[in-house]
Amino acid sequence: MTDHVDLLLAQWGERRPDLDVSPMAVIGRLKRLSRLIETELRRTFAEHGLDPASFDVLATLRRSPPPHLLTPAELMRSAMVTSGAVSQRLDRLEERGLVTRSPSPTDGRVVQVALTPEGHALIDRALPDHLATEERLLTALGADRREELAGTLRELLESLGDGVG
Amino acid sequence: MTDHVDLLLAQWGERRPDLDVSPMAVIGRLKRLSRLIETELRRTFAEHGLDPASFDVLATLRRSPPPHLLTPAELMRSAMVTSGAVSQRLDRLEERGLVTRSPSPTDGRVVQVALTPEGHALIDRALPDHLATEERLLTALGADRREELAGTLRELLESLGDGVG
DNA sequence: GAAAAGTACCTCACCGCTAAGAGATTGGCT
DNA sequence: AGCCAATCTCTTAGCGGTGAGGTACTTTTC
Repeated sequence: MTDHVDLLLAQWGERRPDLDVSPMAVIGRLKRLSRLIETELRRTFAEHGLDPASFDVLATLRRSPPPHLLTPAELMRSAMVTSGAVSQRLDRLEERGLVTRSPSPTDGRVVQVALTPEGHALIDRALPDHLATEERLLTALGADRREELAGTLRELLESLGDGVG
Repeated sequence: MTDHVDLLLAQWGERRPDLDVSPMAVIGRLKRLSRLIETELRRTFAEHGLDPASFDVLATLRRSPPPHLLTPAELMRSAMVTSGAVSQRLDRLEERGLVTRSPSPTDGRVVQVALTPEGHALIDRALPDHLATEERLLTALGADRREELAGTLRELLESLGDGVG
C-alpha cells in the first residue's frame, strides 16, 4: 500500500512539518502517471513510425468533421501547445507527405491543414493499436472506477477553465 | 457538463463507430490536466528563477534524509528521466552554484550530489509558493474527493509497476 | 586472481517545445 | 475611409529531453 508519492509525503513531513504538502498526493501522482503513460504510448506510436506530436495532429484531423480541414490555430488549442510548436509539427508532417497546407479562400491569415490519403491511411492503421495500449494501461480499473475517475478529472479541468465555451 | 474530451469522444463516435474509444475518457483527461498543471507550476518556478527540472532536483535533495546526499541514479529514478537528462540537470545546477558533485568515498563509480547553502535557501523560498499554486489548482475538490482521487491514481501507478519495491 | 557481467555516470547528436517577436490580414471604431 | 487592436502563422534562439554508446569501476563467476 505504498508508492513513491507516499514516501515523498513522509519525507516532507520529516523535513518540513510546518508545511502542508497534501496537494502533492494528487499532483505528484498525476505527474508520475502521465509520464508513465506517455512512455508507453510512445512505444506504440514508434511501431508506426510516429511520435506523440505527429499522432496527435493526424488523429485530430481524422476525427474532425469531413472534409477533415483544420487550421493551425485549432490544432494549437486542441493540443495545448504554442503556435510555434504547431508550425514545426506541420513542417515535419508536410515533409513526409502526411498532411498538406493550403491558404484559406476566405481569410488571408489562415491556413487549412488536410490529411493526405497517406496520412489518413497511417492514422487508421495506428489507431487500433493505440487504443489497445490505452486499454491495457487502464486494466486495473473496472468500468465504474473509470467513470468516476473521468468525472473527477473533468471537474478539475472545468474548474481550471478548460471547459468548452 | 462538457469538456474537450467529451467532444473528442463524440467525434470519434461519428467517424469511427466501430472502435471503442472509451479509454480516452480517462487518458485524454489525464494528458490535458497534467499539461495544464505543468504550465501553471512553470509560472511559479519562473518567479524564483527555476524551471520544473531544476526545482525537481532541488526539492528531491531537500526532502531526502540529512545530510541531503543523493546519487544521480537515485535522482534519475525519482524524476523518471534518463541518466543523460540527470547529468545535464546537474551540470546546470552546479554551474549556478546550487548543488555540488563529489566522488563517493566507498564506490568509485558513484557521485554524491549535495545542496549548497544557496540551493537550500532557494528551494526553501520557492517551496511555499509552489504549494500554494498546487493548492489553488485543486480548490475545486474537497478533501474527500482528493483522497479518493489520490487512491485511484495510486492503484493505477502500482498496477503499472510504479510501486516501491 | 583473471575474465565476464553488471552498474554508474557521462557525452553527443538530434528532436520537440517554449518564449519572444515579426509580418500579414482582418474587423471594429470613430 | 482610416486607424488600431486583435488574430493568425511563422521564424529563431535556447532549453531540456531521449537514445545510443563510451569509460570507469565493482561484483560475480570460475
